[in-house]
Amino acid sequence: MAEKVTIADVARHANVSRQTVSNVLNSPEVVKEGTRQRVLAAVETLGYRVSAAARQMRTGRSRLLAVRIETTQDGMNVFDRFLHGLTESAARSGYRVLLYAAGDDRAEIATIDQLLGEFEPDGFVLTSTHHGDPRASWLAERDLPFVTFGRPWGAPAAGHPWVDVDGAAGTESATRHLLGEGHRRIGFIGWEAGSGVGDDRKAGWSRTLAAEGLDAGLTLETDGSSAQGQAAARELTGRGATALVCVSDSVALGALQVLPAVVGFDDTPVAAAVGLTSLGQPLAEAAAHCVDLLTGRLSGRPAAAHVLLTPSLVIRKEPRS
Amino acid sequence: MAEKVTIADVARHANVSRQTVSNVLNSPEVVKEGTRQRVLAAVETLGYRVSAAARQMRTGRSRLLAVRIETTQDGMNVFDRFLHGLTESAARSGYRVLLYAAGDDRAEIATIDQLLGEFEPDGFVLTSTHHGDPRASWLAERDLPFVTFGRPWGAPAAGHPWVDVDGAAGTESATRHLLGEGHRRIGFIGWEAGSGVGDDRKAGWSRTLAAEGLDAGLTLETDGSSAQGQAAARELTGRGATALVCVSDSVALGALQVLPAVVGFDDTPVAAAVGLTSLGQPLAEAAAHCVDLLTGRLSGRPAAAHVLLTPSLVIRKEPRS
DNA sequence: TCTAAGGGTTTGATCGATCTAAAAGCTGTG
DNA sequence: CACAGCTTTTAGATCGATCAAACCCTTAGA
Repeated sequence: MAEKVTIADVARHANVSRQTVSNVLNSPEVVKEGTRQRVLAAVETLGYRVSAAARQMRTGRSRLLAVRIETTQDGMNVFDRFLHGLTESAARSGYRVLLYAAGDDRAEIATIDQLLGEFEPDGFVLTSTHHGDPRASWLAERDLPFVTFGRPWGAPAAGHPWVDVDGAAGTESATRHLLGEGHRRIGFIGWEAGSGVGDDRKAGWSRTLAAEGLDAGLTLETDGSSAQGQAAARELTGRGATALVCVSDSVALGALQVLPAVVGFDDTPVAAAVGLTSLGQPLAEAAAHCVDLLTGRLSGRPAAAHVLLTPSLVIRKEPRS
Repeated sequence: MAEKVTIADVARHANVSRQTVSNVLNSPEVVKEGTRQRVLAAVETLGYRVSAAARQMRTGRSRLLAVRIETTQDGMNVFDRFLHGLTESAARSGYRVLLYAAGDDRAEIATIDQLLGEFEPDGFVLTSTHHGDPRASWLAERDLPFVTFGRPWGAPAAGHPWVDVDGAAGTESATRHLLGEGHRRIGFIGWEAGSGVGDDRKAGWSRTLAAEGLDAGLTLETDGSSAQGQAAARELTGRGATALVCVSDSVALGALQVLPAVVGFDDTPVAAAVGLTSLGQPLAEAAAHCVDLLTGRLSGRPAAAHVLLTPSLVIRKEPRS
């Protein structure tokens, strides 16, 4: 194990004081070019890296962003792609991602509280926002820096930064795609009403049909499983539907057993595997925006902004013979 | 934002010295019962939590485990479930999980090196081990604590702790299941030879057929995609196969378009969705063992142990009409 | 009675970086 | 040649915990 190199070692090696080394790294503009070079060279040859712990001690900043790792639900989740993007973007901005697990909102708040005392993350990223979400208000009350990936459903006036994907725009483009292929009786298989995300996705479908003067009554709610998706697809085709827009790939996969003109949501690996047309969320981009908003807030730039990204329709032919 | 509570605050409140508070938390046995209670009460009322940074400064231990977040490949990855288990198990042992991203082995080593200088993680968890893996040897040379999730393929004598799932045992049980259903011509769709994991899974199938005196020639290699899985299934059924064991759910999904008697590997959400029988890896358990081995090493307990877990066959009826 | 041996608790130093404040180096001007 | 007015560099103090060693007190043995 390499003996650790401290700022004092670098200072000695470059014949300057500790503080000058610190300045070279943190406020290069106050240091004379010559010394700067000399110090940088010393940093290089010694392989010096600032100790995050020591820095945190003094500055109170940990360069850590905390995120809860989602439990994979029944569905085919896309969270890992978001997390990957978050980790990469954070690294580019000099931050690292700290994970935590929590069963429900209360447990999550307790964990956040604990983390604040121990590791003091500089910011939090909340995912899966929902109606009456207590986490955002808890953080907001304490004036802690955070972003949500997901709109503040039911609290549109919430002043915190957020990033989300425009589900309605997605299903609108899916619906238009099916219209373009000549379909006129297009159904929608959703989740139970009440979830912000689900309602939003449904809205895009219905407003598009309404705009064309078509029937927006061919819709059913499910629990999100493929089985119920398949059942719903049977029912809806029975009622005349020739194409279906689905709230998720999971549901779409079930529907695909019934008819070919189906569009899913999330563009999961499954969609690619079975040749399902689906709406892809720009997750890496969303993650990058989360990091931007958060680090912006952290470096004192203006607050409260939000970003709404548009999913893109990935059109596939069903490969099934 | 709550003003932070330090150990000195607790000491003052309980009328003892800082060190006594520290002892109550770290070596309770040296403190008299009465004082212990008093200090704990003070800790409670003040809501004190040790500052990880300050502790790390002094002890050199960060209580952080670092893990690379995998890039979701073409396949339907299961990494997020492992990661979730890891986060939970780590928390139970008082550790947190720090994520990092890296494109290839060299980049990963560079990142680990950097992390060591900055955040000083106490241990590392390497995933996706493969032949000639330079990461394990790099860490081993420096005598840094780590575990791998995956055997040291090609270096069976490697002295580091590892956890893995017995792929061969899995495909063996899958093959026996198909034998039990009366199949005699059972094929195997794999990956290209050379990957430890793929070869292992194939071995379980072939040794089982060999033990029964049956033909183990019905096998093809693919790139792991559903499309190639489907093509391979066509070819193999053409050569007389009536059932197929597959190296992954992705491949199995393709095969499922050709014939019903298919077993996949990983028990991904897709398998559940389409009613595919599949081998489930005990990921939460694997993660827990990783944490155990690592924290064991960290607290000075004996080194080098390993754990081989058995996957379980999840039998499903194909729901397709 | 005096000393030794511990149990229980406290004091001072320390980890490595950054903050603050002030010293030292320049430059140009009167 | 001194000095104001900069620029550049430096010397302590500090963040919050733990280590090492000292200290106090009580009890036991000589």
